[in-house]
Amino acid sequence: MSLVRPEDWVPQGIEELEDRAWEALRETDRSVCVTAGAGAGKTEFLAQKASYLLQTGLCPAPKRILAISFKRDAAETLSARVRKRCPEGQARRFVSLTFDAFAKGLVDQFRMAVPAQYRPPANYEIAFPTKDALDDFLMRAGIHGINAQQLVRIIAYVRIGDADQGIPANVQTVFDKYWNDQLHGRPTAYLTFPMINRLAEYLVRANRRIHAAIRMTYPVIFLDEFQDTQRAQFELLTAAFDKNHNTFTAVGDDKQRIMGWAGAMPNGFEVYTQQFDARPISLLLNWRSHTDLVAIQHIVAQSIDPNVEHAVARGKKTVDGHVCAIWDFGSEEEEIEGLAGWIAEQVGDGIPAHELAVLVRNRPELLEKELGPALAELGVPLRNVARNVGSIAIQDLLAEELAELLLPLLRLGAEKRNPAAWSLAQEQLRRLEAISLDDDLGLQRSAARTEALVKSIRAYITSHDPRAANAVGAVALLIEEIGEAVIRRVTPSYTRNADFARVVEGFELLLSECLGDADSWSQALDRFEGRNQVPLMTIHKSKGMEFHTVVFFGLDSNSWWSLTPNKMEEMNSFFVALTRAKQRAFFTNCRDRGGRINWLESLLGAHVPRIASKDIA
DNA sequence: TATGGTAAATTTTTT
DNA sequence: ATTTACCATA
Repeated sequence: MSLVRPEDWVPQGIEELEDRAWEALRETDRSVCVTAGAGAGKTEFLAQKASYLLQTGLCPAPKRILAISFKRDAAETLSARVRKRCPEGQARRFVSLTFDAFAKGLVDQFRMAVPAQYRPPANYEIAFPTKDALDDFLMRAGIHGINAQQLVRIIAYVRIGDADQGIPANVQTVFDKYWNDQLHGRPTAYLTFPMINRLAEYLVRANRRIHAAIRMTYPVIFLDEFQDTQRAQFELLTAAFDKNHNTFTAVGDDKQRIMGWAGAMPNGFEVYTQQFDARPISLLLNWRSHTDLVAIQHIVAQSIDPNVEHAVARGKKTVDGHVCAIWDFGSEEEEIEGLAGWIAEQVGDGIPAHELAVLVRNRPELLEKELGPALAELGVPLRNVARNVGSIAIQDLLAEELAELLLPLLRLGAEKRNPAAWSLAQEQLRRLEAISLDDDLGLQRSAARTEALVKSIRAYITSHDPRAANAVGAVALLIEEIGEAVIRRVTPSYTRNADFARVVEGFELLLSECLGDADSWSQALDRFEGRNQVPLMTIHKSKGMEFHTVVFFGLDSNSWWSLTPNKMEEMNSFFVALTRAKQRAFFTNCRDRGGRINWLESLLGAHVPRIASKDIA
């Protein structure tokens, strides 16, 4: 494979890279800590830097780039982006994993190097203990004086086999008792991800051979969303890598740090820059929002960080009238009716319902119960993306490998011509059979396979009306023809029967629901994917997403009791909600529900008018 | 069984 | 800030 000289390299598949991004991309001798505000194109920047390092040979074979994300979909998106930008042989050296997958990989590979007391058997399983399970353990072990929450902290923070950490004897005892219980208390050994993290940290810290191997394999490490890193995760990184052998490219935004309550470090940015002697670089462009919206976002950004630079808007404004406002309602009924009416009107004006998001701070199911029927009456479906179908949430189901495999095939079965679905289906089948792009024979075989599959499912769909009862049949047909064993072999998380069954059940349930009120299979698949439905979700879930218009429901002191000037994290939440919008962001306030948040309104000042409910249309 | 008082949870991911 | 869960008491 021929290499490009660094000075000749140009960005792949995009028009422009801002100057600051070029700086951060070309910095390869030293770590960088890139502040990428909302809409800055974080993922694209990382994909471009990966392409640069791989295509120029600055990261030469067989060395690899390790990219670490928090969520599976983020890791997958990044990996897909690099696959699109680089030849296959180079893209293979871009390893994009979640923190947990990275740690588990180390443990599975080097399990035998763990001291016997903490060594899991090869057939261990993953546990997600509930509070009840932890309480139960404390009771059985006769441990008093600490609660489940404290136990969780101990499991996450005590380092295995590190006398220097200075753990009090009683804490060490609790730690060891818990490990013993998890490993030997039942016929199967169970590990939690915090335990796997501790094992991985031990392996890279205490074993010179493993440490050297990992350090050499990955000279370059990318870290997505550094502001969400937890202490234990950071400890794993510092144990595995150091600034003499490895360069980090950490990307994130402290202003969007909303996971502190779940254990994210309060000062990730500082810790990174210091530990890895990283050069701080802030990206300036905002590709998502237009100038007027960015100006308002800047006011909030400044209140979070007084030194923040003003972002430069690259989004084009396509709407007239207010781009940001607080809507005043009297009663809660009025609020629901007013919001539903406004949304229906927007949909009538041609804005797709899935581009109009409703965000809440918490408990989306409460609003779903009220707003759902009101919208349904006006012919607009509302989708609470956190709603469970069976025992999986809709949004998680859509990100599952099974959904990515079955949906394009169902599309091809239901629609005459769909080149996009065809290439997705092909890609999925290539993945299943581990066929590489330069294996011509394999490619031919897999194309024939796809053809045959599409024929079967098309026959099923033409002979079965779009009715709820036919969902199970269609799913069963596809799984049967592709081969359940094959599907489960390539997706590690489908190894356990219960885990696979849960995804299949969720898929069948959602599909039958969508078929239930659809005129055609094609329309049902649109419903399945959320097309033309108003998405409803918490701010936390909306992180990383963008919509034409965002309506935040409940900007009042009742719904948002903790939004006070001193609670930075809540201000960050507000900022995240505000920055999801490409065109417009509105906030509802309701007199009967709770008081106004006066300090926030005076901060936003004249830029964000209050509008009485009767004037909203 | 009803009531009253107090503490805890609320926002989430992970093979 | 409000809801829910849990415990003690009548």
